[in-house]
Amino acid sequence: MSIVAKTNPRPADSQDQLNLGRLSGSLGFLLRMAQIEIFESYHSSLGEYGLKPGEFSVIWLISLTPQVRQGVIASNLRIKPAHMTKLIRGLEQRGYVARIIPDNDRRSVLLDLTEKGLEFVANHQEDFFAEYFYSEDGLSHEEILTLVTLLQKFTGFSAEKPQGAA
Amino acid sequence: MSIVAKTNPRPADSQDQLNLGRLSGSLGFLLRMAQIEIFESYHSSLGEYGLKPGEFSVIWLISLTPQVRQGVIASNLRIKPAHMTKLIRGLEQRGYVARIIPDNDRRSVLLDLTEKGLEFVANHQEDFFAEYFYSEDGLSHEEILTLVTLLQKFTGFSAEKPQGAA
DNA sequence: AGAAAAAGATTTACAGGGAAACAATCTTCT
DNA sequence: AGAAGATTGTTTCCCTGTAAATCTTTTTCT
Repeated sequence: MSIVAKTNPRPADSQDQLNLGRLSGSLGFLLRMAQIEIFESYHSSLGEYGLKPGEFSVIWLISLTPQVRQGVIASNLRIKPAHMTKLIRGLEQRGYVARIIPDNDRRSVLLDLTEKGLEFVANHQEDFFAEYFYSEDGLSHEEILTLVTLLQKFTGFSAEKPQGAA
Repeated sequence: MSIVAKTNPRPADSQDQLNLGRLSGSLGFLLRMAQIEIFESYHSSLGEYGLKPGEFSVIWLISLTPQVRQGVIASNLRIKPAHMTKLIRGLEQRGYVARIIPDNDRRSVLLDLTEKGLEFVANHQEDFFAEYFYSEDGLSHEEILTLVTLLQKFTGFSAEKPQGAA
């Protein structure tokens, strides 16, 4: 608090930045802040495409594994089944994915990309992944790689092709 | 689940783990997965206290800076004003915080902890921060420190006491 | 085969959080 | 002093995501 006007008890520059104490070293808190940051930068540059990060992740996985079961995608992306139903329905209504009920097991739903879905992935994957990689927040490319590696280890997502169950 | 019946076309151990391709190197995706991870471990051990992470962060800040204005906390924690109103009301109704309308500026709302709030912070801060710090997910303590440091840099929250505006 | 249990997805009912409009108060300018 | 504009919170409405219950289909057990 440098200069304080006599009528204004709170100059808006002095108290605006609080001391967070130990909170600023809290992993959970920092993860949340980082996600907000990414989310904002995502929206400012990719919102126009009309697909949210979770939705893009889903069609991305379908492009890698066509005819994949909806529940398998849900568990891999940690999307709850109820939410998955709505998300897929939205993608279907907008014409990105097709739902297939196999004779094999008529409880399940297999997913495929439509032409529009395939096109979208082909045209925009670079944008989506580029958006995820870069930030203007002062991290060097090397630091970002370290960050990604640590997060992979923390979350159990290795970059390697996953092995079957033990 | 090691034995697979011959009639089952999808052993649930084979296709359950998908190849995520480039997605597993995406910062935004990994941040989301990490947050889900933390969130779950938080709930399993601290849910009983009845305060969610955001709520604890708020009363933590009030304990560090009594009589702080509600909007200042909101901007520091990146909580949207609308949500802040609800959050504070909840804390007030449960008896953790007291709202004060200063004669000074009757638009604003200053926040203080009640006795119950002070007690809660005193009794449970170790649990909350411990929960945030440690993980059973295979990261060494040193790796967690690196992760925290990188996230601080990424989000702009340094551990240092913040300086006033430039 | 037929009953019981399990698996997969959906529906419903609700909490969390956000954008935009609104209300109240304060500041500034004439 | 009084009007115009800025600031601070709140309210309203909506959208995302979750939990719990339900429905359908498949598997298992006798």
